[in-house]
Amino acid sequence: MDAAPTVIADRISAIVNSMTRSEKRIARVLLARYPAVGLESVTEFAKQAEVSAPTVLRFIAKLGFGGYPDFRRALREEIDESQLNPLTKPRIENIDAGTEYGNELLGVVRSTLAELDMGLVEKVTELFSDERRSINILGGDLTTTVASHLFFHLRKMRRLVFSLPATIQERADRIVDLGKRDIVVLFDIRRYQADIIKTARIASQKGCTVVLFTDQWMSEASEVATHVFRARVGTSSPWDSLLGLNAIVETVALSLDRRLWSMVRPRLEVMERYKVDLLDQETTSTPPE
Amino acid sequence: MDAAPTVIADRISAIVNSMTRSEKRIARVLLARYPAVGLESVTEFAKQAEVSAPTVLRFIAKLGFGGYPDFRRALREEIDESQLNPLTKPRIENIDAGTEYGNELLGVVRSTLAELDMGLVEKVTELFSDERRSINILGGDLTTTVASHLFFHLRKMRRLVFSLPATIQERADRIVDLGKRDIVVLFDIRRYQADIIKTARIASQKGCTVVLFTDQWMSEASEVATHVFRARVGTSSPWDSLLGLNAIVETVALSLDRRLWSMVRPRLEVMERYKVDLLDQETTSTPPE
DNA sequence: GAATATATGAAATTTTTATAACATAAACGG
DNA sequence: CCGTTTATGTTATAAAAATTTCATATATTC
Repeated sequence: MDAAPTVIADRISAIVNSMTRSEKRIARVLLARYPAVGLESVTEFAKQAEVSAPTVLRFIAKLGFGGYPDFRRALREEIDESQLNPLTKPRIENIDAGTEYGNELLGVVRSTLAELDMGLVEKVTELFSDERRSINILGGDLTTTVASHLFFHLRKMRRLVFSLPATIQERADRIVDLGKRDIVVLFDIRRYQADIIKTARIASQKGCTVVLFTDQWMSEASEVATHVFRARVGTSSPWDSLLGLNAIVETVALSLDRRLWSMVRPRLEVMERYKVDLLDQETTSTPPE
Repeated sequence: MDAAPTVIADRISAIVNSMTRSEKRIARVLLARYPAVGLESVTEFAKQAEVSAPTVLRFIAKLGFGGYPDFRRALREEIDESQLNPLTKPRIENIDAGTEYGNELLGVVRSTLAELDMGLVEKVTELFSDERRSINILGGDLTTTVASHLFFHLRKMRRLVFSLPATIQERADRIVDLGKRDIVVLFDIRRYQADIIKTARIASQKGCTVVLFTDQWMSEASEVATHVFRARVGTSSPWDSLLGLNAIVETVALSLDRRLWSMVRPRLEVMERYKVDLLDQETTSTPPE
């Protein structure tokens, strides 16, 4: 009967939307510190979720447990099992009628990653690791969000990361200073943008290393690009999906993070400190009465 | 200070040779089913080790704990740390880790979509279809790119779509004008941002409809949100993945596109015409020789 | 092989925890 | 807005768990 080795957390996740206010609180606290909070006493659990103990009890009763001890026993069993096969649990996915498009999106990610050349990822990682080179990122109309995502990650890991302006005028002002040392990263998928292709040409002419993220049909910019990543973007809908591009970006970011970890970690810590300082200043800036 | 994250199991292993017969039994049972047995009651623990409860108590007292509850608390803390602290996440430095990570990303998308409540998508589509309501979008530090992605799509399909400013001051200026008619869309995943949670609270108080995109652990903003989408974000890497969130955004966008199709198509055509006009103007603006 | 020290367990006691019963508040449908 | 249903919290009670006490067993030393 209970063939599916359902993790309690998943069961909760699945029904969280049909929960009452307090129940959601309980679910949130439990999922956030799963499964540890569940192993505390009801009273403690309830306190953390800012509800009363009986509410927690009713919550776990709804999940089908015979009582709080029963619930804890189940959690302990999960811990036991997870020891034997860590994280390798097969996830049996529940198929919903409306997830046809979901399967398409999944397909976009799957084929993009399957076709992804890890050697290229390595090479670009190598390239991005060189902190003497500047990295200049530019996305198109639709892809600007993915470009920002890459920008965000690179920015956290190293210096000299910039985003090229979207307006032609400002961009021209910036391109003029680019040279052999500099890297230009472009995003261009169908409904290819002339200005991006031209930017690629100019950058290439000036000796920049050009990295292009495009779709399977490849923007014209690929003619001059040094490195080209291709993602699947097509779905049955009129809108292209950015999931594939995003997947590549995250893979590259992770690869870079692995390589630069020893430098990135201290950098992040310092950033964190500055952030706290900046926030502090904000609160103390009020003049005394 | 507590630089070494002393695992209790290791401490026990280290001194197992200087133990009495019963103590060794206890140690053996505990290590075999670590840490689950320790989370049962003393009586149960004792029974499994085939010793008496007081013997177990003396055992854990020798380990330096103030009592059995104290011991269990320590075990729970270990569970918390091992699962949630991003810095403790196992870092697999494998060469072929790229593919492995790809599978993880795929998993993020799959489980996000599997857990996606299509009824909720419907409801939010309905909500977004009402052109009398304004839509105000705000993302967090990391999620701002996904927020932009949603912004892009909604912008194409309807009027009254805005993005809320990132700076507190400007945002306050904007929030003051929001009311019952308005929709506030927020993105907040772990390392939850206080300013976003507060924005949610204020918006809710002002009678806005609040749509939240968060992770499986759910930002506190979920307490006041009208609709909550939850995505998977966790991977084995120290960085969270946005693919799940993106998948939800694209699904919502498509759903909206289907519903508003008859209005969206002409709108897009007009936009296209204006775009061409604007570009024309740009090229002809050069004064003749 | 006693005398002593140490380890262990059974039973009693104290404390904590889980739950039931009731009261109040919030949400809902007309 | 009303009455009704549902959700939540408070208080009281039962159950259980943890701990202490003390008796008994086992090992250790001379």
